Amino acid sequence: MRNPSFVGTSTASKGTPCCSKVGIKRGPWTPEEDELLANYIRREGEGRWRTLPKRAGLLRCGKSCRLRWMNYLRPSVKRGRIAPDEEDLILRLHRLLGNRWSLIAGRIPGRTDNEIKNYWNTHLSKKLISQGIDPRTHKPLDLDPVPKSNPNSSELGTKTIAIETTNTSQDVTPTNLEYGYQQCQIQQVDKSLVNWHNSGEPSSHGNEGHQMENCNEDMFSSFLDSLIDDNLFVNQHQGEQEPYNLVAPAAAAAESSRDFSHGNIWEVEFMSSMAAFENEPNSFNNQYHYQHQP
DNA sequence: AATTCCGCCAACCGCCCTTCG
DNA sequence: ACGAAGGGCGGTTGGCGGAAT
Repeated sequence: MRNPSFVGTSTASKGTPCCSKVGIKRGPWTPEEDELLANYIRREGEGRWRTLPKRAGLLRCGKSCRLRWMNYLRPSVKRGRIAPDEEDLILRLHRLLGNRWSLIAGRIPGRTDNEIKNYWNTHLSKKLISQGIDPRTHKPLDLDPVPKSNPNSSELGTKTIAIETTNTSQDVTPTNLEYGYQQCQIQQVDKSLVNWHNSGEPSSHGNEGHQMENCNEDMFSSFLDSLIDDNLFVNQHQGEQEPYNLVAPAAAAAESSRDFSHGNIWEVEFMSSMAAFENEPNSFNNQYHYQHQP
């Protein structure tokens, strides 16, 4: 919380315009301001944030108004303590998505990205550390030395999977290793939904963009649901060794529905033991069984 | 009772991406 | 094709309030 203040002169030479205007109020919102903002949005709807303050009679920048609405005033915002089941879900989602707070929040009704971010930083990360778990990788702290050059990759390499909407998963030419993944995954992940390529050559196949048109949030939700399957979580917390760990910022996995609708490629990055896969490809099947949900 | 410490969290900052003219 | 505006996101800040000394 900050003391109320006004921006008396143009501040940051490089600041965003709406925040550097002279006469803009900052700091905590008063009940009167809340009411002005809430009434205006109920009347006129969300959007056009930059011009909203003037129209609503507020001496705030548009960003501040949006933040206040999104994180506090919105009727759907749930107040109060994070319940144990919500905490559990946050842990799972963070393990999958990394610090993609908005994505995580999108899967937890009534909670905002800011709230989840705060809760993570003040509670969950410390909790994991106290349990000897690296809150960033979700792996044991002392058993998981992270290379400086690429903290998200194992020595054996990182596999990236691009999720696309395509009716023909086989239209990407796989390397030998990819072929192995593909054979597993095509059976695991909905056949019409996923294929992959090397992280080293993103979007290099030239046929992804238009295929995204068929993709929708439900598909992605189902996929994400499958990734937070109980088994993954339980295995991880029981300290069982997973040949293939789904890690942050795997995130990839994860992209917002907004992005999804615009034709980006999602990359699900699997921190994986390539050798383990080549020796025991079936274990991959078992680890990431995918069920397309209705 | 006074002071210091520290956790919490609302709010801000700066960057990035998308849209639009 | 390009630049500006709008909007969204993750990281960080800093004031409040309770706990500890």
